[in-house]
Amino acid sequence: MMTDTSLPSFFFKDLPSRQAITLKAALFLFTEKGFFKTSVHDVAAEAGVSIGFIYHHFKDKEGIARALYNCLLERINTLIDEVEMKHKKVNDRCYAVIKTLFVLTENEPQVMHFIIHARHKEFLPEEKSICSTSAFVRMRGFVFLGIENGEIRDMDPLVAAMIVYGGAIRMICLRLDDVIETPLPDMLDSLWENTWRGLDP
Amino acid sequence: MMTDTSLPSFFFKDLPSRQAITLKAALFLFTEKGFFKTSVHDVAAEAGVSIGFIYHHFKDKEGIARALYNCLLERINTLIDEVEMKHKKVNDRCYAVIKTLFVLTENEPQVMHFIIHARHKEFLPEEKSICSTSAFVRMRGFVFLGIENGEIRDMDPLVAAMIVYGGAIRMICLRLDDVIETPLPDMLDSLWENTWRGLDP
DNA sequence: GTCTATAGAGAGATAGAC
DNA sequence: GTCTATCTCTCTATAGAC
Repeated sequence: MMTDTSLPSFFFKDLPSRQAITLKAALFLFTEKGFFKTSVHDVAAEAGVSIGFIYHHFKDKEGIARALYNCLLERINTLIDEVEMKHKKVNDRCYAVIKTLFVLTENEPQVMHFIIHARHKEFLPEEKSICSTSAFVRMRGFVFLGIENGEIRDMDPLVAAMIVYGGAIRMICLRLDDVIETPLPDMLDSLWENTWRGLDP
Repeated sequence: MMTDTSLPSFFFKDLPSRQAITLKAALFLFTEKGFFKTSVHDVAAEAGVSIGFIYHHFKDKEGIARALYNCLLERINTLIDEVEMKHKKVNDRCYAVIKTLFVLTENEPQVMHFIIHARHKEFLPEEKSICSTSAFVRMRGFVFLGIENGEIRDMDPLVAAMIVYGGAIRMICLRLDDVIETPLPDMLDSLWENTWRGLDP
């Protein structure tokens, strides 16, 4: 059974098509069954390529996950770039980041699952923790800036960052686990209004 | 090398000692190396028991994780019981729950890691998601009650629950990943003061 | 109940043809 | 670059003695 090639094509558009298809299949299987319960044979079968193809291009099983991880993180970074360019006020930036993540959760749950929910340290021990990743560091940076320039009440910057994004990330996790049944964008304004009330100077 | 038997003894006190030691060793290895990179032989060696002992008492490898999971969740439930009995105001209850989790994170990081951070669905597919678990449902229940009786501003109850616990859970994750270097209890009051500001009617 | 020895299967990785 | 066939090893689980 071949993976639907129309799925997250945006995320792999820089890669040769068969490698992109391979990563799509890996994303599907890794989020569905988990990294350790997915064999390289499974990925090959799902993608419709050979074992040899995979080992030639990705070196080993971890290489597939690594390529996938970097690819998706880079795209997330691009999305944050856009938010940063488009919005200057800290309130607007944080809101836009969360909105972007919420929309992504609805449209590409597998991407979000792999990025936010998977325990990378187990199968990518040498990669940086997802929280130390450029995208997440920059997200926290928006909050730090807000405290410096007085847009956010004076408080421990790290605490502020947790308040800003904690609720949203929690909602994403619960949505991916089907605990929340409402599409996240529908809850965005309520979430943000009440979150910001705690930060408004 | 035997695991330090003094570690999370509180959590296993109902079990015969060698089974408790086995679970301790499993907790150590599962959080350190991950479930899939830990073999049953590893657990046996770490605990100083035989393979046969483990298969006799836990049935299979998943059985170890399942016993561990249920054991720890039950204890967490007991802690929530205590909070519920001791505090009646919603504000106090939520604060106390978070404090309990923060203290637990510092004192028993492995317990917290296994409970909150591990992707159980991958190795315990039939168990309920951690978020659907009794303890977490009850935690959300405290918030729902607060909205009903007016202690929390009128808003979507789920959103309120995410705001209440989202920041705290996020901090726990980052603390376990060594992104946060400050002991969590030191940040508790700052976190709670600013979180509650968003919920206070 | 507890242990050791071992069976049996599956998966990661490679060799070598094309 | 791509594929198939296969090698090798590790790990789960069990059989059977004590």
